[in-house]
Amino acid sequence: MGITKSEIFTSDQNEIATFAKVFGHPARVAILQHLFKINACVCGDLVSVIGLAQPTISQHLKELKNLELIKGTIEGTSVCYCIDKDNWLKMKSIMQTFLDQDYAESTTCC
Amino acid sequence: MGITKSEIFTSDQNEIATFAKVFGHPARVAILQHLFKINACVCGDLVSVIGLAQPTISQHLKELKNLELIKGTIEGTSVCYCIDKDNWLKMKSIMQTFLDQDYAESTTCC
DNA sequence: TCTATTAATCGTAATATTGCAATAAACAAA
DNA sequence: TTTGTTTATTGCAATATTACGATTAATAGA
Repeated sequence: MGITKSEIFTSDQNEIATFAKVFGHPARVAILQHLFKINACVCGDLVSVIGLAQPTISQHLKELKNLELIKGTIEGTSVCYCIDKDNWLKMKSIMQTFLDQDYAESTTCC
Repeated sequence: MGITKSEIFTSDQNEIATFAKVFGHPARVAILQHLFKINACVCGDLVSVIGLAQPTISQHLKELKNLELIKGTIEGTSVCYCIDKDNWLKMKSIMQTFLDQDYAESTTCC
């Protein structure tokens, strides 16, 4: 049905999935990598750097903004985007706990 | 169009997105958490633990198997699933490099 | 062999995602 | 005001994902 039954999962599981999902597209990975690399705020040049049409980039930026991983500041006619470092750290902590599950127990089976 | 233009991204970016995508559904997060928790191999009880129908669980398991994050061993009429720890570590290393980008540079802008 | 059990596959419906052309909105500068 | 620049939004087509009933395949045990 294309619809995820999120109500049967814990908020922890849904939160991990929500963050993971936004990283589940190479354009959003590329946007984040570029923002980290440039560091100084970046505006419309993301369109030329990434290589997708302007509305498509705008849509990906919106998804990253919805999770508050980036923030945009209006500067005249353009918008300056950068990583929201506080929220990045919060997200990182959640994802790292998930990735580090293998530390919790160490018995091997098959 | 629903089709990702993966050819315009680096293999690194595509790999990160591929792993992230498989974590982008709470059922697969829950399956992995359960496999880590039980540690001893788990078979069909995933269906009752997770709360989705058997074909749905089977489909999610298939996606996790495709990325070799889990492996299944046939035991009589049932299948014993567990984490593929070697590949989990490889995946973790890739994802952690992505998450730790914030360590690379530290200037703040907006 | 027949039956029960377990898991995979098929088929299908509902919904979500991706991408872009066209357009709108917001603003700076002439 | 008009023009140009930049970004967001709308609308739509193509494809992907999620979920499950029905079925199949494989095997264990009677």
